Amino acid sequence: MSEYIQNLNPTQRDAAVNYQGASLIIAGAGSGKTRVLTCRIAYMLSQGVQAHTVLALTFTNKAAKEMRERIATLVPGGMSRSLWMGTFHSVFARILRAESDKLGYPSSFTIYDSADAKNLVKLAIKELNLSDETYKPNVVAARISKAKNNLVTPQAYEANSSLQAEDREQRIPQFLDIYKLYARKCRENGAMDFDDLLLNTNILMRDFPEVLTKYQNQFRYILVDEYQDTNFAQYVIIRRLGELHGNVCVVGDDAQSIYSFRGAKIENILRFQQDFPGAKLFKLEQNYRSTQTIVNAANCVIEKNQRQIRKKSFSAADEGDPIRVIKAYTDKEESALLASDIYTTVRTRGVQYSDVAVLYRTNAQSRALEEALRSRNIPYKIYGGMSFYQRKEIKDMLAYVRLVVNPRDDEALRRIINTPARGIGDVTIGRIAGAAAANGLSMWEAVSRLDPATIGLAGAAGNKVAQFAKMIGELSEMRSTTEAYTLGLEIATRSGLIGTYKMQQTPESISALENIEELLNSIRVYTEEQERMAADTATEGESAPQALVQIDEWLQNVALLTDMDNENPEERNKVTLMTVHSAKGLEFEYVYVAGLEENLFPSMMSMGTPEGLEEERRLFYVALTRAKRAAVLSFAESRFKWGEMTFGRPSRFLSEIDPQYLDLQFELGDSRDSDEEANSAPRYGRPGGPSRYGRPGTGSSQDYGQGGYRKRAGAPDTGALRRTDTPSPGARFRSLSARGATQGSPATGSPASRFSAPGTGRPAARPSGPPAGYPPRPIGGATSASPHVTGATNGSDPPGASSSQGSGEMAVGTRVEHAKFGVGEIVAIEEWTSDVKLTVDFGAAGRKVLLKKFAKLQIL
DNA sequence: CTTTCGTATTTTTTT
DNA sequence: AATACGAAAG
Ligand SMILES: Nc1ncnc2c1ncn2[C@@H]1O[C@H](COP(=O)(O)OP(=O)(O)OP(=O)(O)O)[C@@H](O)[C@H]1O
Repeated sequence: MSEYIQNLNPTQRDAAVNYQGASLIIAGAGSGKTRVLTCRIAYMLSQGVQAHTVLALTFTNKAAKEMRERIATLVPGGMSRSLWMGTFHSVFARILRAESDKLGYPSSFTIYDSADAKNLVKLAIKELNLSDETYKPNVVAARISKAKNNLVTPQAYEANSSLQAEDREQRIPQFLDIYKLYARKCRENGAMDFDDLLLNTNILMRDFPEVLTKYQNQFRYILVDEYQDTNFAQYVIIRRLGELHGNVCVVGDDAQSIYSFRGAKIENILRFQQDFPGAKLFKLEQNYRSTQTIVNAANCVIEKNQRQIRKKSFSAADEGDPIRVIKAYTDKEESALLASDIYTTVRTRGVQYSDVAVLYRTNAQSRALEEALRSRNIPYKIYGGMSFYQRKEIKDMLAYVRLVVNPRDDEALRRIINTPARGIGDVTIGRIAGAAAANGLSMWEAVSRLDPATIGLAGAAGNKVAQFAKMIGELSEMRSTTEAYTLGLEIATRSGLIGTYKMQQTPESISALENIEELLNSIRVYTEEQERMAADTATEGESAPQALVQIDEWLQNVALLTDMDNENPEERNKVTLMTVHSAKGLEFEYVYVAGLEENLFPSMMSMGTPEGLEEERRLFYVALTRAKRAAVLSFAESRFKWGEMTFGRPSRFLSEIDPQYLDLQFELGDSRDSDEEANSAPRYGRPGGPSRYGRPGTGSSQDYGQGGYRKRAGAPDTGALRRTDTPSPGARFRSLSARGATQGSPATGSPASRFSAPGTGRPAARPSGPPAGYPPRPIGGATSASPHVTGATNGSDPPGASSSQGSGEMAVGTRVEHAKFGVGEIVAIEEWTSDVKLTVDFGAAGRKVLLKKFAKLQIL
């Protein structure tokens, strides 16, 4: 028997080796669930199971990539390469592209992210002449998302009177109209949003039995990690694909279900044994990750939840250090204390920075931490928040590519027709949209095919539009003959994006330029990888025709990537900063959890309901159990929020840990608000409330979907928050900002398993297109090689607002402090049109060129 | 049509 | 604090 199987404990081994039939592996954190899944796949391959018949779904692309790499080391040859492995979204996006003609989509359909979706909702609301006060785009988008996650199409929605009654009750009676229009627009644009990927997969499998059969036969073995966080749409996909052979293995931990805000249902894992009768149940009880202290402390916390499957969980590792709790007066002090502590830990414990993570509840908390780390020259990397792909310049650039690839993508056109400013305003855009609608064309088709005069685009505006159309047209024609990177560079230049950013010479524009270069670089890396893989497979067979890697292919891969999926070589040995949500499934030697305050963690938004609070508790459980050797918890008594100082008290979760596991140098105050006693002893299980998880023993739950929700007052909506950042070469992903969907509305009720057929929109444009390159490769690490950037040079002087505040005292050698980069020394000064360009050496943060006007430097 | 300035609003969490 | 949006000036 292979070594990797030998290394498993008996239960784990059982779970790995018995790969026929259905299996449910349910176990606490760190018990080796993911490892079992990995070994199981490797074992299957070693027993002769064909890799391409295995479908393994993970929670993130990164997890998939790591699992694939691990398997590659366990089995011979390139077998692991043919595994179908990825997130639900990326795997089914690939399948949808292959089958797109059946649903009337082009195979190169665009994938809209949440921001694109929100814009489209906004547009739909506007076109229906509804007020965006009543119909808040965020709320509407969240409700649409919820409907889709429950497989409720607009048609099904229309047939469902209780949903519509809910809308009326919430004073959004015309919600359905928006939903319909939104869906129509997506279809006309040849685009799917995240939720459509799952919804349309379901429609495909429901309406095309032969397609369903094909995939049922192809995927003889299905494995799902983190099953407790699947939503209804994902659940139905698994049930359908697995019902023929029942070789379905799911892995999860109900105590780690933390994504209910996007429709995840713990019930999915609880009813697995009913869905797949005879499923073998494996319970893993030993935690191999953490010290006894951490495991025991985490158990204390999770015990407080009423609704759960009770599980044993013990650690045979050392007792380990007690969990330290750090108190600070302000968020700034908290960050400073953590930064010093990290520094000391790394120094004295002989560990790497990369063994350390700081976790927090909200992205907004990262800022203070960043500043503290930076000023101490502690290297860090930050995930989530405003990721690379959400930055304006990147989204603009991607919109150009999207339009070139998919001429029906009106959303992309609207985004960039006047970016950079070319004198095409709202009025003109409105006329184009009108003409497009009147002729049943997309907006780009309208501007490129219709006579400008007939649609009222005479004069200056008409010329500008014609010029724009010509540019896109030419780029579009180059597509089939031009290699992806070259075309990307061409797009970046001819669109004028590079030129305008070059012209501006502000820190922001420099940063934007770097990001665009980085994006172009990722095209190159992707291209090279594809070519290498093509060459690999070609050596076995005959000479492969040197296929041109088109930009289409890259675009399709990029749409579902997040910053976590990029392994940048420069990002090694850095402290990790991320939200607790993003940390699920990861592990670190030392974990710091910051901001353990009432109303922050647990979040204010979630405390209204027992369910919400229990989810926060699970989230805290996840946070604690990321730590292998030690955890440190911190809170601040005051914190800036919306530019205002707010005061908080220590989180109730701190007092839920048995003090024997804590190293507490002070009295832990009461978490309760004086007038809030009732909240500290929430009553569970409302009268008639059907939703209660199976008690220990029964392991089942009757209900899912329906009921159990209470309306909450003041459902919040959210908006986007963005922070511009200054350039810092090498550090690809900058901070941040939070952005988010929200719930707000009560549940959409029954996840009707019958849902209606998609309406047919415009016929598919171009049913060509290769299946997306697979396995999906994340874009590679950026080297410092800067793509040569052509474009307008800054001959002309930018209209300079006058500058120079507090002139004088700066000279070469002056020590200054920057809000982000910390302390540095000026090494060069240069006149720059109306301002002064400073080169400052910030030590670890690097050497930066800053404009005095913007840099807000403090002279020390 | 663009830029600029003032005001209102925002923060959970993410594929 | 930072952003997005709308109004008014250029
Ligand atoms: N039998 C074993 N022997 C030694 N180490 C093990 C064993 N099983 C698991 N581990 C280690 O325990 C750690 C946790 O494993 P893994 O990530 O698979 O757990 P998990 O159950 O998926 O955790 P989580 O639910 O928190 O994501 C890993 O570092 C893994 O290498």
